[in-house]
Amino acid sequence: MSKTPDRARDTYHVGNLAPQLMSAARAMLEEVGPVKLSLRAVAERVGVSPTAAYHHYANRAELIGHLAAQGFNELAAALADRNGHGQATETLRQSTLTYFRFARSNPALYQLMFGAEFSTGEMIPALLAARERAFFELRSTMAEVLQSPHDSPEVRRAARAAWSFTHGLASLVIHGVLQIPSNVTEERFFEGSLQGLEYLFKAGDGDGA
Amino acid sequence: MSKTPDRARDTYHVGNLAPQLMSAARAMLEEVGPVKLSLRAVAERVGVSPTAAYHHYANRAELIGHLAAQGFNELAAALADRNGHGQATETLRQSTLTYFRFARSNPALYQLMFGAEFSTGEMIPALLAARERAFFELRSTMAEVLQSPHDSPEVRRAARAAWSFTHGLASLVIHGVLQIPSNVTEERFFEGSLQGLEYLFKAGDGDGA
DNA sequence: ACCTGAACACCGTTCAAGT
DNA sequence: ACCTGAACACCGTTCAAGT
Repeated sequence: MSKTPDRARDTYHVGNLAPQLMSAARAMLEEVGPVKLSLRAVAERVGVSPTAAYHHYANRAELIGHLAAQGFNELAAALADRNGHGQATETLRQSTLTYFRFARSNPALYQLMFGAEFSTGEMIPALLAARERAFFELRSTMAEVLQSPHDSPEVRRAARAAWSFTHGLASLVIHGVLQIPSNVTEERFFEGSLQGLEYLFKAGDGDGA
Repeated sequence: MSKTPDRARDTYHVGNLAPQLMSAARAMLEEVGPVKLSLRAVAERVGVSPTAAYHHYANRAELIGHLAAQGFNELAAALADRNGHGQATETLRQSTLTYFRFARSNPALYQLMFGAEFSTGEMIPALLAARERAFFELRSTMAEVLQSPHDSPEVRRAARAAWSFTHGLASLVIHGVLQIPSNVTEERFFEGSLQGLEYLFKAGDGDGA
């Protein structure tokens, strides 16, 4: 009876504050966007003073850094659980589509993951590691598609290319530069964009280059 | 003698404050980045009170909105002055490389142009118009490459695809996700990435799809 | 060990003035 | 018409406390 308070009331400290701050931040992120997400507001949401957050995260950058790391870990997990058997084209299409869908499902998180909030070189190790994990999955997929070693130049370039294309498309859609017409599904839009690449390559074949 | 002061001294107002604020903002943008660029600091740089800026721009969003518009106009101009004669592959390569170089030459401006600072739908008309101009040039290039009408679905998809790929690559490099090795030129890096796409398409051809 | 309150520097923005 | 000064609300961050 004395250990667990029978009803919620103002407690001096909450206990596992760090994860609570994270989930509050995660929720607010999609509400207010990556730029306006403030440490003070996150603390207030949890019902704690702003300074309390500083006992768990060094500063705002570290807090949102962990948020972004969470995003990359989820992305890596999504890319990892592909079913490896299938034709090369199918594997490629499925993986990039998974990526595209992840970005569209978490637009603010995705913007944070690749946003300008993190000045180059000012990223926490957890974020860098998570990003590497996501990139590793992408390269594994490309190795599978090309049937080449994970470290070969071909696979490296293919991963770079696939990532650029998919990230670019996702960014432009999230940012509102490109709009998916209401009568077109996410999947068809994505495939139309892939076809655009084909057109360009065919045009290149035809001119004698 | 009375019209033009013989030496610079504290004048009550400066005259053409708007363009001065813009160029100060442009300079500071690449110094502090798109997130930390503040209206107050810009005003101070010009030597004017923060409130003075509000007589020329409605708020910070409008100020940086014009900055981003400037960026899109410069990008459009860079894409426009291509020499139209040449093989399709060459035209495509040159245009996308021009795009890539523009982004790399103005990293903070580029991040601002596509950044999360502008919540969807909160963009000034000048910015939307400038962005359309840039996109128009890209589509013109694709129409030339594909030898198809500017409004055809093929050209639309190709422009979307080319833009996604180039924007994605530029973003990842600027953000530091991808690093160009010091012994590799910008151009070779770009071409290596293009080759990555080819590998993937060839793999697709080979599997009987 | 974990949290609070007061304080500082900075920011965007507004409003009543000044020239 | 164009600019300033004081003020407000918000922010990140620090420091001296409290339990």
